[in-house]
Amino acid sequence: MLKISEFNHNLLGWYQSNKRALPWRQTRDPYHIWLSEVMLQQTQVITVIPYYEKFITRYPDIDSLADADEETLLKDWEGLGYYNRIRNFQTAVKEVRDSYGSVVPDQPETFFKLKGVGPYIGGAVQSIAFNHLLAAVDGNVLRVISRLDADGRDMTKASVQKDIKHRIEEIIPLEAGDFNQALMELGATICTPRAPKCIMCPVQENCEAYKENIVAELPVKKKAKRKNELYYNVYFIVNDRDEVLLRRQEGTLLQGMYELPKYDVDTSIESIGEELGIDVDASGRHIGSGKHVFTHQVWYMEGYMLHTRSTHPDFVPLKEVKNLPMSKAMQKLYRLFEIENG
DNA sequence: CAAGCGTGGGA
DNA sequence: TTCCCAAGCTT
Repeated sequence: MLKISEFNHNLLGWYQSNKRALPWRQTRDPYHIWLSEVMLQQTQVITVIPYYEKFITRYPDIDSLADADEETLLKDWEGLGYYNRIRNFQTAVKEVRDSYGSVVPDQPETFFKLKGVGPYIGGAVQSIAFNHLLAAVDGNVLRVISRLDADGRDMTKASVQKDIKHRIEEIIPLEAGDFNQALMELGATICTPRAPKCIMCPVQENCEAYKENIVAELPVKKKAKRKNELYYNVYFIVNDRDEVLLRRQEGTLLQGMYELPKYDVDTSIESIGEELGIDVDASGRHIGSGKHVFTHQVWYMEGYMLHTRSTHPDFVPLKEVKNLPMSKAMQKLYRLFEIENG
């Protein structure tokens, strides 16, 4: 990047006259800014807005979120994905309440130790809320910088991202928060992955890739590997009291979200009844199928309805199911059940 | 370091 | 249909 001061001036000038009126730009509350950054992780602005509004209404401050019931938080987060984000955020917020008097730390080295705070969120919050001269390197910034510098390195590598963060911090101006947001906004609206609008770019003169006519070749990223395909049978096990068997998902994927019992397709109904300790119909009634795509997996699900007279602690009244956090994958199957049941 | 982690939208 | 990508972090 040539002529740093001119570059900064042009970028910041463009940002001031083009920035979008996003809800989290209407506040100076570090907690609100932090919340928005957690939500924006790997999630588009348009998706985040309604969740952000809901959360600042229901959890307006550190204490209200720290005190919230985890299952209620998950329900409010339902549909946003990457559910560990909200769990980690609450862990961090409790730490702020208990160790820092419910005041978000304004010292970077303290803030960076909190759960869920990585290089991006740390830099973003500390620059926007407290004017620290730290970079906030997200996917937008990596793309913008790779083009400005005609940098052909693999942008998925942590070492490259770290290097770019340091290089930005060498030139970052006193208006660090605005500078970081300007770079991101440029990437989101002008320097886009496909069909970038170079003709509208405020820093076109500083762009090495534009000069060399290789904008379309950048950034270079290692290809994602193919997704695993998994096949499940999903069971709606109902009893005589209008209750359905639900359980909380274990493991790391969708941890804590409610799910209908699901089993590998070759698992017999007999062994399922045995595992759950209940008597079920010998054969289920097929009521439909569903597919759901995750980042690293694809689920193909077949839904079956079973009836039992047995008792089990995990039966939930049908009327209460809507109050429980459930992934989109399972909602697709649950909808089949609702259609079947009327 | 590579892999795992949700969901939705666009080309 | 398929692939990429989105204000990334944890393990």
